[in-house]
Amino acid sequence: MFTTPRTRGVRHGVKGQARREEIVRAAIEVIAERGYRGASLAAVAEKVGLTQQGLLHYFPSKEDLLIGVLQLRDHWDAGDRDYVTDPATMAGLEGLVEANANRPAIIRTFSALLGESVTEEHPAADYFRHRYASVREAMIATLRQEWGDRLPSGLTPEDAAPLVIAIMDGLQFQWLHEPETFDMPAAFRAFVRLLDPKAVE
Amino acid sequence: MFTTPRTRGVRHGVKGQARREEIVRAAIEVIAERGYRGASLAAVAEKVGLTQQGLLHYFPSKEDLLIGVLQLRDHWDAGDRDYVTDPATMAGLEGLVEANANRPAIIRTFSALLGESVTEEHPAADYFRHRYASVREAMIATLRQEWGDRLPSGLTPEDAAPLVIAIMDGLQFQWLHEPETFDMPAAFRAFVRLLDPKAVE
DNA sequence: CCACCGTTACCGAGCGATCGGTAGGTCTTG
DNA sequence: CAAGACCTACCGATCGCTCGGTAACGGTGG
Repeated sequence: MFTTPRTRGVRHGVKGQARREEIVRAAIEVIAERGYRGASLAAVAEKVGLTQQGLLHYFPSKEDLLIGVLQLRDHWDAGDRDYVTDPATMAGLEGLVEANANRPAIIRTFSALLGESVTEEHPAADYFRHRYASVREAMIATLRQEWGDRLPSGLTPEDAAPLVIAIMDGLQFQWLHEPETFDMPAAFRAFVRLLDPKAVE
Repeated sequence: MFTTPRTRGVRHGVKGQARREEIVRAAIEVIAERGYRGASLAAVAEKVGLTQQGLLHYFPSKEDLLIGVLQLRDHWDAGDRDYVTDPATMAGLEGLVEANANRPAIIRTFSALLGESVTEEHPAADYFRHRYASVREAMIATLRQEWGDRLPSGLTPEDAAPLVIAIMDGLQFQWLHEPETFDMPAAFRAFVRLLDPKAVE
């Protein structure tokens, strides 16, 4: 799954690959708790029963570990979305938001990373810039497929796509701050109703 | 302006107050560059021509400095919004977003803080939770004043308020990642058009 | 089958830098 | 002359990372 399965000159076999993914999952958890800057390699290592130096064997630097985290997310995005109905439709998007509401750790991780990434020279800044570009593209296609060149409100898919993304990002922050009382899926459905008032039944 | 103008037992006079605000402004800049965790007291101190220990004279701990930053924002929110038309209307909100598009440093600071604040035990977590609560209240009042108990789309002000806030937060992240090409005010206006399609002229 | 050997998978020790914070001083100012 | 406004000196902790190992694993030739 990792495009370049080599670190520090050492190539990792299948077993090493599994270990790497285990480490990345631990890193995701630690970043959810402390953010990227606050996440120490030692804390990640401890979660998988390694010393910090042992971890460095798999990811030669902290930034490389972050890249691993980002790549794993890309991998998820690209492949297995069995847990959610096809997101390339509006109903699919609602399902995605609903699924997200059950994965607070991952959402927390990437919300924290998104926040950090606006600071200068953050190693994830490029990732999010490119991600926004590609996600907007995909969203435009989804909207066009759903409604054609004009949404019921009169907006073009190009106009609406950034709004859908902004809503999803923004709702996550409100939800993360009040996970028990804030109904993120319901709020998102309300937004979809905004996009197409006639769809109310 | 600061509710408790005493630190470490020392009370600060008017001159000290001015120095404190100067320090807070410097802190806002540094946080915009490195985030809260990445912001070092030494970096903030240097910006105002102090040593790190000299800064500690005004703010006895890093967290106290953060509180100062948060209080200054509250102070701004409460008072002088001469730079923007009354935000308690939809047109006012559009003006606010436009104004924000001209203050990248502050927006960057608070977007970074918002992101960090979703991590565990972050000192700004409570601030954002309470802020969301009060901002939502204010937004509900604004929406109700503008449209009454039902928006043109059929949504209640209670349903729509979190969406407006999410849009504002979410658009900021997209804008911060592409300040030159992403037209945040235009995107927000598109959203307002979503809220009231008839208002298109 | 087994001896050999390179690769993989780690760990102990430690380094230099930086961090937030303390203790205690000196100069200045009202 | 007290209090405010600093600074020097320092501390313990933590950070990412390097160096230099050792031990297990796995393919390969005899």
